[in-house]
Amino acid sequence: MRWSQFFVPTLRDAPADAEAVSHRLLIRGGFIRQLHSGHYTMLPLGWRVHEKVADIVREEMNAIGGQEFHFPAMHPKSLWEASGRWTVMGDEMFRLQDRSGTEVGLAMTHEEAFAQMALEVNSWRALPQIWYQLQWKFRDEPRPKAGLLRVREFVMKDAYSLDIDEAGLDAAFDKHHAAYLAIFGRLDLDAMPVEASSGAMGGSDSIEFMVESPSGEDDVVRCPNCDYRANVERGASAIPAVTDETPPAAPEKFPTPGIRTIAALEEAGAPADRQIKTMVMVIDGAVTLALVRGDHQLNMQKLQDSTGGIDIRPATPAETVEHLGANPGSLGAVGVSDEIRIFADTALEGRTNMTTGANEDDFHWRGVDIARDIGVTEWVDLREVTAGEACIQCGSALEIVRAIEAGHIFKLGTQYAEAMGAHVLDSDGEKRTIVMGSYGIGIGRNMAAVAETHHDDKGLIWPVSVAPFEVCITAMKVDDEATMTAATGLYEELRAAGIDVILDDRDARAGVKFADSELIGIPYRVTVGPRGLADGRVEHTVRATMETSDVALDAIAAQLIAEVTAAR
RNA sequence: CGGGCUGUGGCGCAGCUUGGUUAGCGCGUCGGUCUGGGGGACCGAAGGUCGGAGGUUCAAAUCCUCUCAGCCCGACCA
Repeated sequence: MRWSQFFVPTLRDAPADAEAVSHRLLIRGGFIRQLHSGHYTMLPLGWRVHEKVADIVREEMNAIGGQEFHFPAMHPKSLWEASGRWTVMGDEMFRLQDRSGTEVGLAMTHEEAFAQMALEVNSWRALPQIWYQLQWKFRDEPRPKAGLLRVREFVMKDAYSLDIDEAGLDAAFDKHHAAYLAIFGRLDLDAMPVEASSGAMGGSDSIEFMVESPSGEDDVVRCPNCDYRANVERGASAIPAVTDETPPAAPEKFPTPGIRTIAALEEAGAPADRQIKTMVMVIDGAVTLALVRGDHQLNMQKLQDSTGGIDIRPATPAETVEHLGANPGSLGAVGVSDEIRIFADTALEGRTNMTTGANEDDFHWRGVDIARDIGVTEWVDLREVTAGEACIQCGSALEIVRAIEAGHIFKLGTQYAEAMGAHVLDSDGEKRTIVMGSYGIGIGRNMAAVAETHHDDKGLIWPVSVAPFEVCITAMKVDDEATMTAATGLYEELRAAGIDVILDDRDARAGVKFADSELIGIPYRVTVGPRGLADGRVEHTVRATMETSDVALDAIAAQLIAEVTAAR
């Protein structure tokens, strides 16, 4: 490719509304442009990177025996009704009607479609299978952000494993785990596998692959001394036990005028770790209480996972007053109606002589023995881990880091196969439901994750594996015959050797050409100009280090071919 | 959906508080001359319904109302 004919609209300044590094650099470098919030155009440069990422994913999927499909993106309502997710997905799913009024949805993921295809697998002899596709996914995200990191339409590689039993699923899961590490290795992404929640997809043994980045949207609990890693929506920590004093025979109500917060109550003499924080939530329409220790934070995802709820939100002030009789600040779970379910965090288990709201404005209870005074429906893990708490494996102080979810694998079990009726006969002639796993990687998001972690103040620094071009030949003087003869000759030689090379033949000043090649992050640059050619030399620059060295013109091609090939 | 903010040539911004003739500046773009190894200089040029609609006024980028879009922070996900 000759730069003079290649469409690369680079910008000197990034748009003011782009904040994430990858967003700014991908826009500035002419890789992407926004068409609409959450919808990006891939320009030629961006699409080259995107497709290189996609090809790496393909190669690693094929390496574990994956077979590539291509499913439709538009699905009939009935398919999603069969699994119950037509309702579950709520506003997240784009829906429309065709001209005859038939309701259809744009697929957010393809469990149903693949499970339906599995109807045609009839014998145990056909199993196991690993099926995958690279397909556009549509999600009506409430809030697209950070360029390619969170968008409403994106290419995802989604894979599904089909097995006869759990042992088969475990093996498929492990294969994917290994394949994902191979993929991230080739993308030069330091992706850590972490325990996670499987969310709306359903399933178990959920593992997310997380890339540490300030532009990430997840918080990961990480132990600096052992291998414990978990998403905060799943992570646990060890906390010191609290010794309680013997409580009175019955809780005592006492006036607390004007006291509305844990902190205020603490000043009034009740340490936060001796308080019960009562959160009023509405889960699938039912008012529910979530209890955590006063100094602890409720994690909503944990509450959702442990209650099995789908739609979950804090109660409105009106709902709170209606069901508990008091306003936030004086709420508690002592003596509430049996109708209201109470989920209590395990850190509260066995605690006594606690202080909590009395469901009467300006009054609290003290001397509360949870086992005696509160009708806990279920003890569950609701507490969000905070930095510095002890690792449950080794006791070291945990850290919490921001991270991008680059991939996610989890075991679906028989849920979708059951819903679609995907069965096989085993070797004994018994009907068995196919056991499935689901494995996703967002291509554009990974491209952004690489950008997010591979840049300097000059611009991007693509790994050779996904660089839009592997080599940039910068011709210093386009009207100098010797320069152009040498540059073009090298260009043709590299092309013939299968190197992705771009020849910067623009009639522009040196500074412009250098700056552009650094901005778009081509790993190797060869500077060809009259100055060096005078004694048969060109300059070789490595983008990552900016190390520059003189190389003989007749040796440069071989050197580059060797370097690029080794780095691919 | 709740909270905060922003819409003025391709990009970055000023002008708006206190309405007033041809709406400015930098970068970029086009033509030209000189240049030519780190975003060069000079001359000339193109390019704007001031997000949209309505209103107030002799007069609106500027004031008022509504609306649309985008960004950031929270609840969701590859």
